[in-house]
Amino acid sequence: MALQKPGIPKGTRDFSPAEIAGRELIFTTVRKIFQLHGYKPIETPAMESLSTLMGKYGEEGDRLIFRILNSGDFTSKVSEADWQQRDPGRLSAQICEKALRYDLTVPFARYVVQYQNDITFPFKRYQIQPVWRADRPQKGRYREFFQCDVDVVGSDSLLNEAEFLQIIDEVFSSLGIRVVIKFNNRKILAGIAQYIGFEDKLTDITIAIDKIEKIGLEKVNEELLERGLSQEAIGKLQPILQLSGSDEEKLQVLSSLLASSEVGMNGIEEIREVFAINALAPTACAVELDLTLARGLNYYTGAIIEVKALDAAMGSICGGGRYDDLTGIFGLQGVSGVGVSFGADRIYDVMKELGLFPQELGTFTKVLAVNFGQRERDYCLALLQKLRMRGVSCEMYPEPAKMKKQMQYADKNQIPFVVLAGESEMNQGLYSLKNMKTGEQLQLPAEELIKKVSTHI
RNA sequence: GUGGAUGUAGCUCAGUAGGUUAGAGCAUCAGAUUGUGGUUCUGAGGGUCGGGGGUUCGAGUCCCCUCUUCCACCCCA
Repeated sequence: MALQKPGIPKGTRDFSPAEIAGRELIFTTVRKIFQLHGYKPIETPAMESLSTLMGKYGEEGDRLIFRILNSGDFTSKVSEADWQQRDPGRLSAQICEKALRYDLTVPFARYVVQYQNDITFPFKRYQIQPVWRADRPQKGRYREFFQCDVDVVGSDSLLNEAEFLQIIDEVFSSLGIRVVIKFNNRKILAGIAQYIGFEDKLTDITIAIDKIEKIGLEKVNEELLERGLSQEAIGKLQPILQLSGSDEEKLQVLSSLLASSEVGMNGIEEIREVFAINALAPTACAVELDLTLARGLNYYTGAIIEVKALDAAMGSICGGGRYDDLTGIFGLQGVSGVGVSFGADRIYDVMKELGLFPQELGTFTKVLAVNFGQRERDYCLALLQKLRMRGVSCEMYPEPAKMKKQMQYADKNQIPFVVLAGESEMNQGLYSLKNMKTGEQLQLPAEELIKKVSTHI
């Protein structure tokens, strides 16, 4: 076989032990907090039926779904005419039955509908698994990445929205990341579209609003014109685009402008209520109303949430919202869901950049026993056995190699303690314990050594 | 999907107007030092110059294609 250059697909990564340690810290943190709020774990397969995924994420999303080619002779089912037509959408639907999941929310909706008779509603679940997107990789953008989703389905209560603000706050403060939570409501955006008389242009309007900070008011107006809005509608939009002041001031202006729009007023009410609940036990991080927060997956219908790190240039590290009709697509009507998704990989990148990972993360083994030969080795093996029974990670260097080599092994692996036992220790029934950080070394009997090592951890 | 940059040893990079056997630091391994690491000294291994094609007597260096990584747009975690 020809020599192959080792490598992995674009946008994917290998993780070293130290990186795993950092990721585990993130996973265990979110898992603990999710469980503290009563959420239960589920998992779903890496692949779903292509039809489950298609059409749920908008046109752009469909393009970014990784398809899985059917096994066997996938060509046989395609008609000659379809081959000739070369329509990618039509063809792929015929030769790909499966696809890698694009997010965790849609598979969750599928799960809820599929097991609706076994589920007690409201159903609170969390799910920590990788997802795949055929996007062009960039900083903080991968083709394989982990999402940590928490959702509740079967409850319309705005208490849920408020709870997610709490969860977000708890996660990021435990991790030591300073963040701001941006909050908005799709219903307000719908109200705005209604108010200016272009309900069908909701997407164009939201995209424009989203861009205002980036390209400025004038360019946004130009773009709106290009997208087919009338001059009059753009005029009516101006006070909204130029909204300023506190959240309450913004809401006041909006409620006078949108007075005639039922959805709009509804959205304003919802935001007020969530803010009111949040005020009972305010989050440490800022929560701000942000009308420019217009993006969000197609299926969001109410609240939209996005979290940004204050001290690092990174896209959103957590996002979510309410979706009223996602299970409806799979045949279960009248079940509303809300949830957020933490982007583990982006959170990792932010923490790395900010140096937020504790130094000890690189430590796996706590004690290394130096191997001086068979008799000494066996003498130490008994001690290691006892250490493990006390939950102390320890290992014996497998070869009677040179001392320097064994010490280097301990050093490189950030092992904090080394046990040495040779002729003199064995004669006294003792072990020498060396603290690699301080260099301090004492001779101790097994029990004392174990006590010393385990209290140190 | 659109536009722009990038690519030389495991890593960070040199490499002069195209001209013999492509260099450095760090890392790795070995020795100095057969019961003491992180410092030091000595030595060694390691490169089809991302891949393919072309121009040329001659290409790491110039041209084209492709891949990778990065940046912007789009979109998003």
